[in-house]
Amino acid sequence: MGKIDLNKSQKKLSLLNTAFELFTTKGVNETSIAEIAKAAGIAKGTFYLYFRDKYDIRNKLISYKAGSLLIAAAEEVQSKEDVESMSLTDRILALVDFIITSLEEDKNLLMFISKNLSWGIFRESMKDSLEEENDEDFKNAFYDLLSLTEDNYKDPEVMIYLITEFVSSTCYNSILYEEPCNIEHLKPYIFETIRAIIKQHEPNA
Amino acid sequence: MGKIDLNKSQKKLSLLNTAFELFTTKGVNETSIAEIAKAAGIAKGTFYLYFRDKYDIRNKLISYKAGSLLIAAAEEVQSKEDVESMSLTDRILALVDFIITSLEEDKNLLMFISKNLSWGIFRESMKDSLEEENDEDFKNAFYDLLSLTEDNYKDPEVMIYLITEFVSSTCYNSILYEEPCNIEHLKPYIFETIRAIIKQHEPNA
Amino acid sequence: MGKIDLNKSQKKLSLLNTAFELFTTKGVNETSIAEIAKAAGIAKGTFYLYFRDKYDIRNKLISYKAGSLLIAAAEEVQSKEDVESMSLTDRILALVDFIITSLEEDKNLLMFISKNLSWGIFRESMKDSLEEENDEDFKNAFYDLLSLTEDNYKDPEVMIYLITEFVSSTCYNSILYEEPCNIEHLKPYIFETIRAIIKQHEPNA
Amino acid sequence: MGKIDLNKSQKKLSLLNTAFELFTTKGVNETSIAEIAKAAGIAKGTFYLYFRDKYDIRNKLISYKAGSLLIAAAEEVQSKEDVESMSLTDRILALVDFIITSLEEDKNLLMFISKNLSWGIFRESMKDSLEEENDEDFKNAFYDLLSLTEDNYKDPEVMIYLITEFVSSTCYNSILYEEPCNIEHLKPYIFETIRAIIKQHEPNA
DNA sequence: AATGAATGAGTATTCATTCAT
DNA sequence: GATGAATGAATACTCATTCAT
Repeated sequence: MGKIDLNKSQKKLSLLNTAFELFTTKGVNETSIAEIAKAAGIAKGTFYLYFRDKYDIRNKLISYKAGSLLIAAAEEVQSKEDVESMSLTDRILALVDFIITSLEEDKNLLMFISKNLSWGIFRESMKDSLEEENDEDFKNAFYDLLSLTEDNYKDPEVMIYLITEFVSSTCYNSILYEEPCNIEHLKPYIFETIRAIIKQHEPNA
Repeated sequence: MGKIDLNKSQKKLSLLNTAFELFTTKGVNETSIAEIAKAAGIAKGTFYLYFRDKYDIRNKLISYKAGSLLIAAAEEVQSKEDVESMSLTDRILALVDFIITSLEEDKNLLMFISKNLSWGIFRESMKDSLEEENDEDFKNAFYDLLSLTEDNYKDPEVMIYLITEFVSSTCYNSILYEEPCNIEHLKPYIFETIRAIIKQHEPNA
Repeated sequence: MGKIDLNKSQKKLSLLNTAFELFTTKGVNETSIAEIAKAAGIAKGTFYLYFRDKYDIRNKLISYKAGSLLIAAAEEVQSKEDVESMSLTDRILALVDFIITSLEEDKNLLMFISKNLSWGIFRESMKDSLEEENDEDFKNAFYDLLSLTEDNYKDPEVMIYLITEFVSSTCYNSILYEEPCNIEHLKPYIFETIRAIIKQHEPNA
Repeated sequence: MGKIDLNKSQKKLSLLNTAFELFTTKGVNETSIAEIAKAAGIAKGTFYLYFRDKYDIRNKLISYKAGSLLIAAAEEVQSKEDVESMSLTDRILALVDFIITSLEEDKNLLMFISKNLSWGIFRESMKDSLEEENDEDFKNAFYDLLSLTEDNYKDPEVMIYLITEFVSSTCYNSILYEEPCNIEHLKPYIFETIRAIIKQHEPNA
């Protein structure tokens, strides 16, 4: 990667980081492209060299942030010494636990990806890949970790979908507003429900 | 209710219906107040006699539509002959079934309230009641039907929260885009998971 | 004055007082007729039964307030025991002193009539009299007190004009912002200058 | 100054001139930004690249016009052959005479800066300098001409304040409406009063 | 006389996008 | 690639005024 490419990447990253900062602080609707560009220290026109419009950068940001979180979670779980001996259920619960903890520690991130950590946004926003990463990369990292395909789970995609939607939608109010209860109180219910979901998909179910 | 009040109600209802039509057709961001007013056949300024701004009418609309759906579902279940003999689980499943079927038949409604059929929106948007209905009304209709309080369920509010979030978030992609599968395929998983959630809250669990 | 008339006067007075309050608090441009009416506790449409528009009430208010101040000042001076033995100069200085003191104590009033305590506003705003008072009333009260006409002063109207403009324009910044100095420091200069103006108009000058 | 800078100055000047024309013709309140932009031959949005709002351009205009007049007056007096031998009083009277004559010849200017040729507006509007000119420039030009500081006049700033306010407030009605008399008739009184003001501030007074 | 719902013209302001440099 | 001046469409919101009751 040459110097110019580096500069390009720097500008793009600067735009992404600045946009994330502004989107989480002021909201997407209330943030203008001029603001993003100014805060990123580049000219307004330059923005359009990297992104089509505000929604383009927003979508890239969501998949970038959500993907990063998933990959970090997967890596965390895979780095455990006893990962090989863990059951699929335990690996999923460890993954979810890591994600919930991460979102507790970064409420801006939670607010931003909140209910977007879902199937839909992956499908849409991943059409144009960010930094050569794409939908498949994420899916693969995820599936590989969980060895879903090997184990003949029934409707594994549906299972992942149900867990993803369940976790992301229930955590939002609990972490941000402690509604209807705080996340510590909610976690056992979430984990138990995940166990029940997985059980339905087990090969011998 | 005097003639003027009648006119007022008509205007307000006309605005709500027109706004719903436009919001679901074009999206909230892409709909201007001028458009709503024009389509409703009233002057632009008149809009502001009834709603503070676009987000005011949107929120009122969400709670109005979501509330109507819940109440309709509750009434439907309660009108069953054998409701008295149904277990709580069966009553909840009947309720969810009615809601899912309704959303299948009215995809605009689904798209609109989609992920907003949640705790947060009730709390916020119900502060100002619409047509004298308010938060408590909904909650009561709901709780009365389910007799939650009588049966010593553990954390009944958390249980409702988990079910609500789970159903609304998983139905969205399935009904609208058949992703990751169509709703008929998904329903058994949804019902089974709801059973598992309820089981965690049963008095003797 | 019958009951109905009394109500009329009350409404008008209420509007005037409310408008003064709002004009001095928020500024004339920033005050709407709806606000005035609401704060005065009457219906919007009723405003138009008493005043043509916002500028009508503003002008009536200026002349009403300025006139009241002048009359109060004249009465104060005339109530002095030794008024008969005071020279014209002394009477004018006493009058000015009373006015300056009043404006110091009511900065809202000063801000409102500020630079409007002038020839022009009397001419314009007095065309329609307020409560049957009119231009002539003020002028007469003023001239009678000062016995200007009797004493063969040269260009007495010009003299009053010069003093009026001089006092009102110089007091504004001094009282409100202590710029370029506070009013106590300025007063001797003002009085001395008034003496000089009067001297130019003395019969034997 | 590059080509773009030149264009910028031209646009700004064009806006200032157009705004002055409209403000004096129709009044500030009755002039919209759209009108100013259209009349200046630029797009509406471009206005906001140069001025914050209508009151920004109005204030810049007042100080610009008032400052220009003062500087022109100062230069005129200083260009007199015998300026060195003129007393301070004579120099001030020459200055005032030039200003009065200028305002007689440009009644729009008089109407616009009218009672604004005062301490307050200088303080406020000069905070942001126009074309690199600033408060100090004006004050210096003025004070240098009058050599006020050298001559140990008492409260020189107060003296300037009194004269400024006196002249600007008394000229307004006289020049525009010949009220209470025309300016030729008024001038001797104005000059004599200025003499009296100066005398109070003389070192040996 | 009094009301206040309804009007719709009017205006400020924003902002995505373009393009000459 | 990078810039940022210029654009002008788009839109929210206000408010004086009217008029049926």
